[in-house]
Amino acid sequence: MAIRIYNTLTRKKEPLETLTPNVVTMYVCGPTVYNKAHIGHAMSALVFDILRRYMAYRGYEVQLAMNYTDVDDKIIQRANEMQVDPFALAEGYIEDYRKNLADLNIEPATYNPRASHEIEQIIDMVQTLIDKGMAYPMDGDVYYRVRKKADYGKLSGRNLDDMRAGVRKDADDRKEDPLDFALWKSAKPGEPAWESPWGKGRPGWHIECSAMNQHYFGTTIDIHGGGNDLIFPHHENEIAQSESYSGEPFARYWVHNGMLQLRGEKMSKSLGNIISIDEFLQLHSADSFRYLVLNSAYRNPIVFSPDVIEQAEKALDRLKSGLRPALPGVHGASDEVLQALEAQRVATKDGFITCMDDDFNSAGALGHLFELVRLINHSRDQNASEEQLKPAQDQLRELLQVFGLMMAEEAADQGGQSADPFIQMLIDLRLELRKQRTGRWFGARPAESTGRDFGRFREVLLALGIDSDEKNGLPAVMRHLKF
RNA sequence: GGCGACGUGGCCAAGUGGAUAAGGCACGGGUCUGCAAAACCCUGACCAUCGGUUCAAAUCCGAUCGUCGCCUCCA
Repeated sequence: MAIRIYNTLTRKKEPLETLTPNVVTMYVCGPTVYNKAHIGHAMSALVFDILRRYMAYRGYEVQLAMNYTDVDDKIIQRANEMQVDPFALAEGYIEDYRKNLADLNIEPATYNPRASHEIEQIIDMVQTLIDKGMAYPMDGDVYYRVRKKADYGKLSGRNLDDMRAGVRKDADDRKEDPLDFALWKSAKPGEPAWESPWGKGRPGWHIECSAMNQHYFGTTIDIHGGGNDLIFPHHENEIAQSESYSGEPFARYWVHNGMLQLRGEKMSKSLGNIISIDEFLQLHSADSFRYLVLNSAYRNPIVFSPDVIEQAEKALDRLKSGLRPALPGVHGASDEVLQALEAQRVATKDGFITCMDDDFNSAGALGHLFELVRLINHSRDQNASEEQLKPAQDQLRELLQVFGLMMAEEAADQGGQSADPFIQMLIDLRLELRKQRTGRWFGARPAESTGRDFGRFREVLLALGIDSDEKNGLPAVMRHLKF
């Protein structure tokens, strides 16, 4: 039995066959660091974290590269607006993102390349593409010659003639074809720039990923991932560049996650419907977001709303209930009960693997986990002892860990009655304030509407002398609270 | 306009040709005998609409309606 993965390139599920047995090389497009990351970024990062953890569970050594685009028009623009150095700006957001990923329990990538560290490789690739006639310099810029690649469009299912009609009117007429894209951009005075055979400049967006792949993994990688909004033009262009450069296939499997939506729309700056990861984590647990991702197919969109998060939190409580200890003073369950529990343990593990092997069907796999939870709880109810519960609970914990849910590591709730009275009071207060919250807390003006009740809660904390400095995250006491 | 995805019980969501359509949340009933919570047990859908293929369709094909994404920076 092998893992089957949906490959955007072939539009089919295919068995995972890696270049090197038991090793997966995977590259995932990371963020352009010109702003705080939002929960759409989190969804993508979570999807690939789940894939990665599962492949590791199935015995693969996963080598993951996730890049930071730290040289980019938007970064330069933002830095100019803020009167700061663009590299310092990027550095700050990289640090923020690292922390976001850690808070979300996402395992660090094996490599975190940055565009600005790959200039040598980039220049080499661009020059090679020029030498091969696949690219041409033009006034300090270098463009890729789209018409020269016979199969350009194979990933996104487009052909060049169909796209012509859609090209913007203000397209740069210096280009041979309006669809030719920049590999290298000449720099204006004051912009970050590197010396190159074509003058001072900086890399285009697409080339950096090709260069980083080449640098870390060589000509061909197993899996290339990213959001499905990157299919065109970004990934299409990566394929064009890399394959023209090496003459070899670039990535064997293209994996794309669906978009996170707010009110049924994709989150985007222009719509003003952004929730940052920080904002989310102020109100909710990392596990709740992970559950949201697990509970739907990674290729489909997720519509984010207070409802679904609330449901996720409840569902997590239920999963957690399976890890509770045996009832006090029990004498043990009947053989019948124990046999059923063991049968479910095995069925759940098998079902989990069957689902996940089928293109990472985490929602289906979750269903099997809940079935195990029910049997564990049932057995506990039937007087199963701690020892009798243990194999099933260990199994549950193992699979929760594969999913990356932090609850698996947290100590089992000791019968649900151990909370410090002071903490309990805070929990009650917090819940009360949340109930009073009215209307939608997300929306066009997140900065003003988000976490108003949380703000009031913080006032109380401050009055009690508890520091909840938002920059440094929540103080330890807050971690006990359910948000 | 071009390319693509999706539409399953009140909500979220698996299942993509065949035996009773997973699971979670919410609701209702019960174990419960002060109340409440937890846990346990029980309870609900013929799968957007129409037509077709087939011995057999939520699952394949076509049309219609609806939602969303990409085609410009985007996870």
